[in-house]
Order: sequence, then structure tokens, then C-alpha cells
Amino acid sequence: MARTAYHHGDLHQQAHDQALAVLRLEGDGAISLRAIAKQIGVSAPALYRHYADRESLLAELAISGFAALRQQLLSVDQHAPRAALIGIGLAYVAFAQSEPNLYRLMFGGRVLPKGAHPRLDQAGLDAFNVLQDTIARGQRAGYLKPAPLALMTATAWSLVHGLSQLTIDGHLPNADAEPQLAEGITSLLLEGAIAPTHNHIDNNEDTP
Amino acid sequence: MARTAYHHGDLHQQAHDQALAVLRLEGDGAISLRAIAKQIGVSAPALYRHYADRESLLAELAISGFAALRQQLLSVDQHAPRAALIGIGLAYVAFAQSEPNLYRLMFGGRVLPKGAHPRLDQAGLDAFNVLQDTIARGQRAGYLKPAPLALMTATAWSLVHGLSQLTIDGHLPNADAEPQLAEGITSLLLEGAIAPTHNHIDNNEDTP
DNA sequence: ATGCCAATGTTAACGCCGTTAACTTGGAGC
DNA sequence: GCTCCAAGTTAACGGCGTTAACATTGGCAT
Repeated sequence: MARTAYHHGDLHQQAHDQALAVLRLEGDGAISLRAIAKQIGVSAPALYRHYADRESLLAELAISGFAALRQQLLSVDQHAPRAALIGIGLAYVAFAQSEPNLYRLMFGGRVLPKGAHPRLDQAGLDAFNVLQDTIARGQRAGYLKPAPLALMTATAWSLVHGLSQLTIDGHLPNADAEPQLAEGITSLLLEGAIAPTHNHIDNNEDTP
Repeated sequence: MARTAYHHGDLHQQAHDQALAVLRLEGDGAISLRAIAKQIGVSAPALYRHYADRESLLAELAISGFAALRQQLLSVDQHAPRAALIGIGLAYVAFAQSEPNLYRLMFGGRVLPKGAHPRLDQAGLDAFNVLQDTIARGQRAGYLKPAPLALMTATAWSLVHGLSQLTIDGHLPNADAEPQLAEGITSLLLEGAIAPTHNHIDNNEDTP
């Protein structure tokens, strides 16, 4: 099975790449199977040998998006609790801002129904768990309050997700006026999540 | 100018209502001008006398959504700072959960580009300002830290928006396990936003 | 009362789209 | 060498947003 031009090219991958390019430039609404097929130089129904339908193609894009997000979160230095938490938040928002259309597809909700693509749900969960693990580590280190893990994770994720969505859609007025917005916001939340022992003491637990 | 059947019905309003009904049931992607026209009993191009294009109709739905959200936020009792802040957060999330498809349209970003519909941008800003005013009031009362208003507003909005979006799209695992999730989350954020004087003192400033 | 005109409808048509059916091609394995 | 199956083809269906060209109608000025 090789790329002998007529039969047997890596059409699957080519379609994925082409769709991703369109997504980046114009958003998921602009992704058309016919247009993609034409660009690749193949008939439109050929794509149905590799994707059940348009939605499956979009789901695959979203899956690779979640994998990329997870990798970006995993690359954050975890050795100091506070730096790790802020780093995760900043990395998350940076990802959304660097790939706004991909991020909208991943979390849009309107295009990809919840139970329809199990691999997609799993990919989302995998990314979610990186954040959850970081918080759990912060709790075990005694840095964060021993509040219910699900509650703290939901709070943190809501914050970074909301900030991501609002900034990439331009909903925050004077967003430019606060260049360190993301950092300020994460810090503000942390103030309420830090264990009493650490309050007013270490904003920088690495230099005690 | 009356509703004499052939000419002069309130087609504009009827189309709006019909589109809103479809939106609620199936989401904005399912809104089709042709289908709406057929349901009303009118030809499809007739709608173009009242809406420039499909996007304008969606924009109008989003505008009325923002107005409804604003009304819901305005109805929160403002007499006690902490109760007002938590009340705003709960009202916001409740709105999103009661109208998930409308909320997705309002904040989806992919369907309604930012500068394209000035009235829509203004409606969003009007809703935003209710939250901002509440926070400013909390600061003037000395209940909240005197941090930059834009920063605190962005934080609060990010949190409630993120929580709304994540819950209506089912992204939060074990969301049912925490029935008071929204309240817990807003409280957690407040811990970091309360002025030091009030810390550990009044979780209920009405009964001193 | 009459006649004009702008507002508000109509039908026909263009070019997209996703998707399916039916057929063809060509490489891999017996 | 023959067969079979995966991976491509063309043709077609129905739906969509949108535009152009034409028809109706009610209100207003004469």
C-alpha cells in the first residue's frame, strides 16, 4: 500500500491537513468536503471512504486539538506548586489564543454533540486530567486548601476556559489595557484557593 | 398598515419567533430561512425584506438574548455586597442553563463576527455592565479589594461564563456530584477577592 | 375619487452543499 | 492468473442562501 497516485494515496491525512488549514484561516463553518476534495484533486465521495461524514472529520480535528492542548499543559514545569498552577493557566489561555478557531471547534458544543464521538470525549478528558492532577498535587503539597478536588478543578477550568473564550471572541472591553490580564486573573483566584498557612506569606514559594 | 393576511403581516416578528423556537429545540445550525418561511406560509425571499441575510436574523436573536440576560441580572437584589455578587453569578449561570442554545449563539463567536453587528456588541456590553457595576459597588462598600476594576470584572465574568459553557456542553465530569457547584465556585473566587478586613469574618454580612 | 409609488410580497434560477447509489479500477493474496 | 476487496469514479437527489425580475397592494397626494 503506497502512494501510487491514482489508488492508495494517504488521502485520510491529506484531508485532515487541508481541513485544518481551512479551519485555522476561516473557522469550522468554512470547511466543505467538496472544496477539500477539489483542492486535493479527488472526487468528493472519495472522502467518505475515510470519514463517515463531515462531522467525523471535524471531530478528528478536535481530537488532535485536545492532544495538542494536553501536550502544551504537560510541558509546564511542575516542581513548584504555585508556579505550576499559574503556568498551567497561562499555557491554557496561550493555546486558545494561538489557535482560536480550533479552540472554538473543540468547545463550541453546537457542532459536536457530546456522546457522539467517544474518542473525542476521551481526548477532552485526558486534557482535563492534566489540570486536575496539578491541583491535586498542590493540595498534597499543602499549598492549596483541602476543598473537594472536583470543586477546585471545576473552578480553575471554568476560569481559564472562560477567559480563553472571552478574549478570543473579543468580548472583554479594555482587554489590551491589561497586558498581564491572564496572570492577574489566575493570581486573583489563587488568593482564594491558597491554604491559610500560606496566605500573605509566599507569593513565591521558591525564594523563602 | 395592518395584518390583512396577504400583504402586511408582522412577518418580521413571526420569523423572529419561529427562528427562536427552532434555536431552542435544535440549535442555531438548524435554523434555515427556507424552512422558516415555509412554516410561516410565505416564500423564502420574502424574509429578505426584513433581514439582510441569515446572519442578521441570528444576530437579532442574540440581541434579544443579551437583553433577557441583562434583565435577569438586574433583578438580583443588590442591597448586600456578598449576596449581590453570588446572586449575579448564580443568575448568570441559571440563564445559560435555561437557554443553552441561545447562550451558545450569543457567545459562540464563530457565527457572529465581532464588529459586524453594532447593536449586538452594544447589547453584550449592556449586560456586561450590570456585572461590572455590581463589582464596583462591592468595592465602594469596602467589601472587595481595591484591585483594578477591569481585572476583577474580567475575572468574575470569565468564571461565570466558563462555568456556564462547560456545564451546558457537559464538559465537567461529576458535575451532578456537586449540586451546589455554581455557588461553591463563586464562593471560592470570592475568598480571593474579599478585602482583608472581611476575611474569615463575615460570610454573611447581613447578620453581624 | 383617482392614480402613483414604495413597501412587500411572488416565482425562477444560480451555485453551493452533504450525501447516497451504482459502477470502475487496480493491487494483494491464493 | 484469477479473484476479491479496498479505494476511487460519475450521476443524481434534495436542501440551502441568495439574487433578479416581476406582481400586488395599501396609503398618500392630488
